Amino acid sequence: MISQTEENYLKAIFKLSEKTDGSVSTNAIANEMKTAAASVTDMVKRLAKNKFINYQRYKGVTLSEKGDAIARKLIRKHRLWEVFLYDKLNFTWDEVHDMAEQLEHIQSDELVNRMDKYLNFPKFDPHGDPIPDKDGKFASRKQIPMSEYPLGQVGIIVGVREHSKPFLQYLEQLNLVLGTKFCVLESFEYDGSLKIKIGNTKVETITQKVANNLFVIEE
Amino acid sequence: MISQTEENYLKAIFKLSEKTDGSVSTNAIANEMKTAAASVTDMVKRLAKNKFINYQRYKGVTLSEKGDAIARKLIRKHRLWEVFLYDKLNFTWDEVHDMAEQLEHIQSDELVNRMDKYLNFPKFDPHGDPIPDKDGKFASRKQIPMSEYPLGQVGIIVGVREHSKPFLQYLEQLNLVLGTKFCVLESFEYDGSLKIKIGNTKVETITQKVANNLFVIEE
DNA sequence: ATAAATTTTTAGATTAATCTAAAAATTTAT
DNA sequence: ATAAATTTTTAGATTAATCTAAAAATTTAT
Repeated sequence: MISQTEENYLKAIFKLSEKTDGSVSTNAIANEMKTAAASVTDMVKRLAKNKFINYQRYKGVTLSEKGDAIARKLIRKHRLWEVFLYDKLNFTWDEVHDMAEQLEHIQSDELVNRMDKYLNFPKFDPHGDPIPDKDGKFASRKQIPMSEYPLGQVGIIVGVREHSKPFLQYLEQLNLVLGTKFCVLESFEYDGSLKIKIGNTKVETITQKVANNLFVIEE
Repeated sequence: MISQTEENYLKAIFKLSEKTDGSVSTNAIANEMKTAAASVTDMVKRLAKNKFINYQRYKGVTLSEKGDAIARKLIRKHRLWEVFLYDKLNFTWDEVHDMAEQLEHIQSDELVNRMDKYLNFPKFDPHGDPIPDKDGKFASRKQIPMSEYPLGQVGIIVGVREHSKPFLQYLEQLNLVLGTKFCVLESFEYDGSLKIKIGNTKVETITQKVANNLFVIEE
C-alpha cells in the first residue's frame, strides 16, 4: 500500500513534469514539497525501488506508467471532491482546496466512480481545471487569457491560472466567478488594464495581471 | 495536530469504556487494535503526555474530557459519512464501514457540519447506531432485541447489534433492512428460533442468534 | 500468605519520513 | 579546460509507530 506522503510526492512530480518536460530535479521537488533536498533523495530512492518513478543519481526523476496513473487518479479524486464540496455543500471556490487535499487520499475506486456519477460526470472543477476521466484522460478546450480576448465581444469565464486564496476571493467579490459572461469594453495600452462589463450591468476595471490569470472562451 | 493512529486509539478506548465502565487495560486496547501490548504501552504514554487520556502504570487508562470529545467527534464523522454513502451514493450497509473508517479522519469542522445539514441532521446511521450531535450527545430510543418482542404485534427493525459483513449481507438478502416492518408469528421454545412475517407477504424462520442481533421498536 | 499464573512494562530493534552538515558530482564561468 | 559555483547525495540523527523477548508488577489459586 502506498502512503499518503508517497502519493504527495507523485503528485508533485506530475505537476512539475507538466511544465518542464524531461526529468524533474530533486531540488525542484524539494521546493514544491517544502522539504529538505536530502529528504527528497531518500524518498525518491524508495519510490524508484517500488517502480513508481525512474531515477538515476544526479539525473532527476520521471514518473513510470504506474506512478503516472496514480498521480492522475489523485488529481481526478481531488477535483471531483472539489466539485462535490462546491456544488453540493455550497463551499466557495477558495475554500475547497484544503479539504480536497485530504479527501484525495481516500482509497476506494468504487467511491470515486460513484461520486463521478453522482456529480453527473463533470469535466471541469470549480476553478475550471479539467478532471481526468477513469482512464486518466484530461478534457481540453480552447481557452485563452482574458487579456487576449477581442474587444466588444461577449465571452464566458471558464477558469483561473492562479489558484491563491487572495486572488480567488478578489474574483468572488467582483462576481467574476466561473460561468460569468463578460465583455471587454476598453483596453488601456498604458498598463494593460481592461475595462469590462460583468454580466449585464456592472462595469469594472481590472489590471493586466488579473486579466492574464482568467481563462475565457467565446460565448 | 493529532495523528490518525492516535485518533484510532482514542476511538478504541472510547468503545471499550462504554462496555466496561472504569479504566481500560492496555491489553484490551491491544486486542481491539490488533497490535502488540508493548506498542499500546508506548502509545498510551504519548496520549497521556498530550492530555488525551489519564494513565497510571499497570492501572489502565480513561479518556480525558479532551480525548472523549475527540472520540465522539470521530464517531459523529464516521456515522455521518456512512449516511452519505448509503443515502446519496447508494452503497449497501455492509459496504460503507471501510470507507467511513478513512473519511472519519478528514479534518474540517465546517465540512462535518455542512454534511450534517446536507443529510438533514440524521439521528441514526445506516446500521441504526446513533449519531452524536455537535456537542457529542447521542440520541437514544427504547429499542429491544427482536428475540424479546411480543408475538403477533407489528414492529420495525431499527438497528443491529452485530456489524460483521456476513451478518449484514445475510440480512440484506432476507430483506431485513432498517425500517422493515415485521411480525413475530411463532416462537420455538426448543432452540429460540422465530417464524416471522417480513413486510406484508414473506415468511421466514430466523435463529435466536439473528433475532438477538436485531434491534426493534414498536410500530 | 505465598507461589504460580497472568498482565503490563521495559529494553532494544526496525521502518517511514524527516532534518542538518559535510562530501561528492555536475554545471557554469572565465 | 580548469576553478568556482551550484546541485545532489551521503552520513548520521530524530520522531512516530511498530515489533519481540525479557523483566517487573499484579492478580489468582491453593
